[in-house]
Amino acid sequence: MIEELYFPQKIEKKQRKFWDELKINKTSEDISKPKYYALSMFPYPSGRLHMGHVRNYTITDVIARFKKMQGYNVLHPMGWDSFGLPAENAAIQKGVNPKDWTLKNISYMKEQLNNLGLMYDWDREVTTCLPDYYKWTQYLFQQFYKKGLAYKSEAAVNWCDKCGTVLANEQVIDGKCWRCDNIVEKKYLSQWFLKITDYAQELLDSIDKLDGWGENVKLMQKNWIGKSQGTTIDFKVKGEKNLSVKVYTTRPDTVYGVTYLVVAPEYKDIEKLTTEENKEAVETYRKNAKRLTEIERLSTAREKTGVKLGTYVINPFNGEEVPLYAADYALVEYGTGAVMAVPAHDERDFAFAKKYNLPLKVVIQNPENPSDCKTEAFTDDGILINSGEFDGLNNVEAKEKITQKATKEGYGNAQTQYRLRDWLISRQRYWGAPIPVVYCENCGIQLVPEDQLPVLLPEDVDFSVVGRSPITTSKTFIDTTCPKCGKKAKRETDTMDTFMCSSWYYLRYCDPKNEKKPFDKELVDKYMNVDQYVGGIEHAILHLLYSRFVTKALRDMGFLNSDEPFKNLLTQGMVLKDGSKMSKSKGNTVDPDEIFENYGADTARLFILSDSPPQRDFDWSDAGVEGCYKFLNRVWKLYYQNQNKISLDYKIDFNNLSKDSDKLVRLTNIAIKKITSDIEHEFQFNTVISKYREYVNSICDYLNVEEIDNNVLSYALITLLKLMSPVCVHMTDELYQNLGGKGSIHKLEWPKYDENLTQMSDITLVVMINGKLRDKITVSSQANEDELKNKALESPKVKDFILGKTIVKTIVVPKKLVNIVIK
RNA sequence: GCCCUUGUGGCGGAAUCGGUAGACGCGUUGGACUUAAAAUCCAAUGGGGCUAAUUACCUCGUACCAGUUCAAGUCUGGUCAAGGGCACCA
Repeated sequence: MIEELYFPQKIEKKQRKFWDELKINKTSEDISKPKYYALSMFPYPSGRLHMGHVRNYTITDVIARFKKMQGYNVLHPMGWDSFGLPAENAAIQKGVNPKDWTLKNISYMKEQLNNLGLMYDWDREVTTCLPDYYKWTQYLFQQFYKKGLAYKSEAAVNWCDKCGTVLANEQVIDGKCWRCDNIVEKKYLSQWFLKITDYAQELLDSIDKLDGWGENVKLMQKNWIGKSQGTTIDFKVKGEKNLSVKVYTTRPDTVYGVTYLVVAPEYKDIEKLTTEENKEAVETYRKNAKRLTEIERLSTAREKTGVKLGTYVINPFNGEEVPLYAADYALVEYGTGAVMAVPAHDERDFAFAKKYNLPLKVVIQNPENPSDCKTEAFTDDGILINSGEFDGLNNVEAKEKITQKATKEGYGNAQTQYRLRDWLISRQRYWGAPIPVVYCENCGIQLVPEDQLPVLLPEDVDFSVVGRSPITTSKTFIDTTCPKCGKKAKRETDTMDTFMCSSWYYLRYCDPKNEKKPFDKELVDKYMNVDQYVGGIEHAILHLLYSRFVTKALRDMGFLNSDEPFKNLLTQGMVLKDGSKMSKSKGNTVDPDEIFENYGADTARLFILSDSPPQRDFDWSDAGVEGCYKFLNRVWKLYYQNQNKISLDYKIDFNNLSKDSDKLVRLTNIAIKKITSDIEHEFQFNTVISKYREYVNSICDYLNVEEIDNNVLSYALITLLKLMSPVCVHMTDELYQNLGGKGSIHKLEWPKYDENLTQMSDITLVVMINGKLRDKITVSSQANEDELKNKALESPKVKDFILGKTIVKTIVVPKKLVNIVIK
C-alpha cells in the first residue's frame, strides 16, 4: 500500500537501511560486464558539506546509477583528502589534535553523504592522512627519487608568511597564496622538487588526445606548460676570453637590431660582468629588486628600471659592440636569464630604451607601410633590412636561416623552452605526509628503508610555535640513525604538499586494502582509466596536471599501463546564491542538512540538477527547492491515487490500442529516448528533469481520457519510476516496493525504447510563405512530400496569401514544414 | 596586451542537421476551493498594434551592424559587453 502523504524523512532512512542490507552499493566483481569508473574529486574534510559538494556528488552519483542500470560494473568510491593546513590551524586555535579534528569531521561528513543517498562503496574508502595510505605516498615518493624524478635543490621559492610554508608555482594566483590570499614572497631555500618538467612535452602532446575534456581546461593546461620555440645566441664579452652571455630569443630574425643586452638582477655571472666603477650602483639595484614582491615586480604597468654594468658584448652576427644592463624585466628563471634587446621590434625593449636613451635600429619593415619605430615598436611580420646577408628575406624564413647560421658557426642553437617549472613539494608544516628521507653527516641524503615505512607523524609536538614547523618541536622525531652507516642522522622535517597525496588516490581505490604495495597492477589496469571524473574548475591546472604527471611517471616505472588518468572530465559550475558565490563571509550559504530535514534528500538532488546544465554556474533559490518538493508530492499523489490500477506484470497489445493509449505509449518511448540521450550526451540533467515534468503532465492528461487502459497506464508509471530512479533514489524505490516490486528498483535495467514508437502518428505541419509562418495543419506522419505540398496548398489561409501571386518554388521538409515562395 | 568562453522574456534556461523562438520551471496576475489562510487545482503571462470585446489577425523581437539562404538564435565577416585564463616568458 502506498500511503497518502509523501513523507521523505521517514522513507529515506528506511530505504537506506534496506540498501545496506542488500549491499547494493558494493562494487560488483562480475568480470563479464564492462567496467565503468565514476569519480568525484574527493573532499577536504573541513567540517560540513557545502552545496558545491552536494552538486558535485549528485552529478557523479546519477551517472554511476545510470551506468549501473545500463549493465556496467560500476566503481564509484569516495574518500578524504585529509592532510592540510586547516586541521593544523584548528589545532593552533582550539588546542585540538589535527588527527582528532580531521577524523571527527570525516565521520560527520560521511553521514551527510549517506543522507544524500549517494551510492558509494565504502569498503573502498581511502583517507590520505592515515598511515595505511600515507605509507604508500611515501613509498611512491621514494620511487620517484630512485628514478631521478625527485631532487633537493636550493632555489628561489614562493613563500607564504601567513601559512608559514613554501608553495608550488601552481599555488600562486596573481602573486597571492591560493589558500589565504596573502602576498607571496621570494625566498632562497633548499627544497624538494618533482621533475614534472621532464614530462612537459608529453603532458602537452597528449592534451590533444583528451577528447572528453572541455576545451577551456585543455587550453589552460597548454598555456601553463607554455612551450615556445626559440634560439640561444652567445654574445662574447669584450676584452674577456672565456666569458660570454647567452641569450634566449624567439625573434632571432631581429638579431641585427640588437642595441644592448639585459641580464636579470639575479644573473649568476653578474659580478664578473660589472666594472669597478659600477659595482656600487649595481649592488644597490640588486638589493632593491630583491625587496620587491612578485606582484610589484610582475606588474606590467610599472616603469622599467635597470642599471648599466659597464661591460660590452659583441654581436656575433655583425661584430657590433653593445652595452650590458641589469634590469628586472628579465627573469632569471626563464630561458637563460639574459635577453638580447631590440627596441625597434619589442615593446618592452622599446620602453626601456626610451627611458635610458639607448639607440634603436630598424631591421624589419612592412614594405607597404614602412615605420621608423620612433613612437612605437614594430612587432609584426615583415621584410629584413640592415641585416647583412639576410636582407630581403621575410622574417619567418629569416628565423630559420639565422638560427642555422648560428648553429653552423658555433655560437647559437635552436632551443625549446617551457614556462612550466618543477613541482615544489616540500611544506614546512606538520599535518602532511613526512618526506621519508634522513640526512647523515657522512652519507648525505638517505631514503628511509622500505620496511621502516611509514615514517609516522610524531604526536609530541607543540603547535604554538611561530616561524617554524611544529614538527621540529618533537623530541622523538628528528634524531635517528643513518640506514647506511648507522651513525647519527637527522630526519627531514618537511612534509609533502597535499597535492602529492591527491595525485594518486584514484589508483588506490582500485585496490584500497593492499598491505604489500600501493596497488596491484592488474587491478589498476582493470579499472583505469577513470571513465568520468567530476569536479570544480579550480583544479584545472593544480590537481589535474599533477595527476597526469604522476600517472605518466608511474607508467614509466611499470606500475600501470595508463597514459592518462581521466578519460572524461566534467567541470561543474559554482553554486551561487543571489548572483554571488556562496560563502560564509557573505552570509549567503545554505546548509544541506537543513534542506535534508525540511524537504528530504530527493528534493535536494532533484533541485541541484534541475535549473542549469552541470557545467554552468547554478543559482540557488529557495522557491526553486519548494517547486521541486511540490513536484515530488505531485508524483507521489499520482501513484497513491492510481495504485489499484497499477500492475508490475502489465501486458500490452501494441497493435490494438485506443488512440489515447497509443499516444501515451508513444510519449513513453519518446521520454525514454530523450532522457537516455540527454544523460549520455554531456549529462544535460536540466533537460532530463524538464522531460520528467513534461512526461508526468502527459500521464495526467491520459488519466482524463474516457477509456483508460490499466496496462498502458502501468507501463507508463513503471517506466517513469525507472527513469526517475537515478535522481530521486529514495522515493522511487519506496513506490516501487509498495507496488509489489521485489528487491530494489536500483537493481532493475534501464528502460529501452522502440525507435518506431518514438514518433507521434499525427504531426503538426508548419506552412510558411516566403519564410514566414502562416498556418499549421495536422497531417499523418506517413504522408509523402507530394501529399504534404498538396495539403499545404489546400489551406484556406495559404489560398488567401497566394491569390494573384506566382509560386516561384516550394520547399518540403518531410515531417516538418512546407515553405511556399511567391512573387 | 594576448588567448578562450558566453550574450535568448521579470528570472533559471529550452531549441541534434539552419526549418514553429521562448520547451520545462520559477515569479507575477486572475479564478476555483476555504469563515480565512496554507496546500491543491484551473487559466493567462516577450514588446507593440488592431478590436467595444472575445476568437482571430498583423508586426517587431535571440547584444549590435552587415552578409549568405526559400528559411538564421544557429553559418560567415565586423563591432560591443560580460566572465575566465595567461601575462615584462624575451
